Amino acid sequence: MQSTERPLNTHPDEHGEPRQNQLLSALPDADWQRWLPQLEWVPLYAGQLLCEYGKTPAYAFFPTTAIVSLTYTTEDGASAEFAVVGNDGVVGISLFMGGGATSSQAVVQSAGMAWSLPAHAVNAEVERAGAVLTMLLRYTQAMMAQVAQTGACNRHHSIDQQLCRRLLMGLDRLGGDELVMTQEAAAQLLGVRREGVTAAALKLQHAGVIRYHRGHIEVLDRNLLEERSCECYGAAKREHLRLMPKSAPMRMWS
Amino acid sequence: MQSTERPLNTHPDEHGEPRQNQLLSALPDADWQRWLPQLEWVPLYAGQLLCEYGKTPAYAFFPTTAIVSLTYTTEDGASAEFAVVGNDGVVGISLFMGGGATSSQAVVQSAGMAWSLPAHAVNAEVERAGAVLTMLLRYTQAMMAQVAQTGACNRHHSIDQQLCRRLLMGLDRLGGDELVMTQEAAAQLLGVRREGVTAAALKLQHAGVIRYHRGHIEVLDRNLLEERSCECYGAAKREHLRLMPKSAPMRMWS
DNA sequence: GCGAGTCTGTGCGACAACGCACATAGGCCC
DNA sequence: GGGCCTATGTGCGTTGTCGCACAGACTCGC
Repeated sequence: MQSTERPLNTHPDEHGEPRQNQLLSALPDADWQRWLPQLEWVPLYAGQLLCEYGKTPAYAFFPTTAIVSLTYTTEDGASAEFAVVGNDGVVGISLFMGGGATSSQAVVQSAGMAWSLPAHAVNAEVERAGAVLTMLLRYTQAMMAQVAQTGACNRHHSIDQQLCRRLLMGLDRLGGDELVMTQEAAAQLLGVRREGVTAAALKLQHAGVIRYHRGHIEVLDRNLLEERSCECYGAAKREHLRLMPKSAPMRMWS
Repeated sequence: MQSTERPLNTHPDEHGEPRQNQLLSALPDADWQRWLPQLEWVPLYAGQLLCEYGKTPAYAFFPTTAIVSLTYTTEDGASAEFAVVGNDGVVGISLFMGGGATSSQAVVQSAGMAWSLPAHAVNAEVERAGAVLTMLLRYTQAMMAQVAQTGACNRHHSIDQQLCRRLLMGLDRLGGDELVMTQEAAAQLLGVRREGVTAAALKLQHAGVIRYHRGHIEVLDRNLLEERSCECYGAAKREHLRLMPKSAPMRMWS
């Protein structure tokens, strides 16, 4: 697990994690100073439930190296992931939307680190109505686009295509060329059978695109992966970039 | 068409439409007074495009008797509806989320009337950060829940179930027991073949649940329809009620 | 190094939905 | 009333995914 390699440091200013969260790094200085005392640097473990169905989460999480899946589970236990949150976003938008609880779950999909912020601090930003709220709203719109698109993807694209899409989404949020995800886990996220993922993964492997081995996926040729993916990957990425431009001011790390 | 039966009156205070938009009716008086001069009472025609892919809409629409579909279209022309907006909501949430354009379309699915509000008026509410913003945020959360759920529904539920769900969602937003929707249109919304809808509709007809006739659907037994629908209908409705309680103050109509 | 648990690969019948072609039938207009 | 368009019903072969059963293969702990 990646997370256990790092010291558990809860003082945000005592270390210099290089790959930070994009939302946090885009914060204006004044807002950052206000948040600093309340931010905590926490490890997220694979499988950890950050937000349970029907409950109001106590914290928002800004992942840096962790990846979190937002999933919906039907009454008969079937599930589907409708959004992925990594260092590009935040888990807990329901906090500033006012409804508190959500009808979905947030599960840590890939272990790593994140910044946590107490719910009341998030709430306060709505009344402040400043740059932070603007940023959160924009992020929400990007997420809405992603969710809508994932829905259409579920309808129209094959398991093969969707697996490629999901692998790429994971890659983007991790950096590097290796993902930690069993076929069983991928099946849960896509809402399909494990055997279906096995078949799709084998095709990719035979084509020299990936190498799968007991929960570890090594991406050998990212370009091929993009070719075999459905349009949804590119479209979601473009929309995210449009709404959350990287030109935001980079934060200085003490 | 329902819309053509009504006079085209653009002065909101000169008529007394009984079935109003729930969001507008929940507006505090002060906000209502501020909006009043900018609101327009407009007819929406079936098929009308309220929000085109990639463009920033000029108005937000608060439907009263109209129903609007938010749909996503894939590169190869396949489409899927991911949310339905009637007198329970507003079309154009991207306006206050800051991104302007959306990656989806808003199409009038069932003709009727709506209030329109210029984009800049919506924008102004974000900076005001008052009750209106709170309301819009809550509505956004309800919509997010609906979109996520529709995605999972696409994955796991049969055409039969989804048709029932969609009919019920239409009924709720129209009142009465008749829907105007061809099987072709329903197929587009669900993202399936027209023949698939025909088959599903026939089952319902033989069971005495509905009567289908050239674009007109009469619901004979709503309870049966709910029984045959997937859980998604009820879940979305519950979530909407939780987030947008009806206990809001009713507006007085001059 | 042996057993238990986990992860991946495989085979096969079932079924839902698809793509296509075409038949019927209601409504509208000249 | 005849022609045209739109909406609905039907048949049939194909494909993608499912459900289940089970076999190998790797890993970890004792």
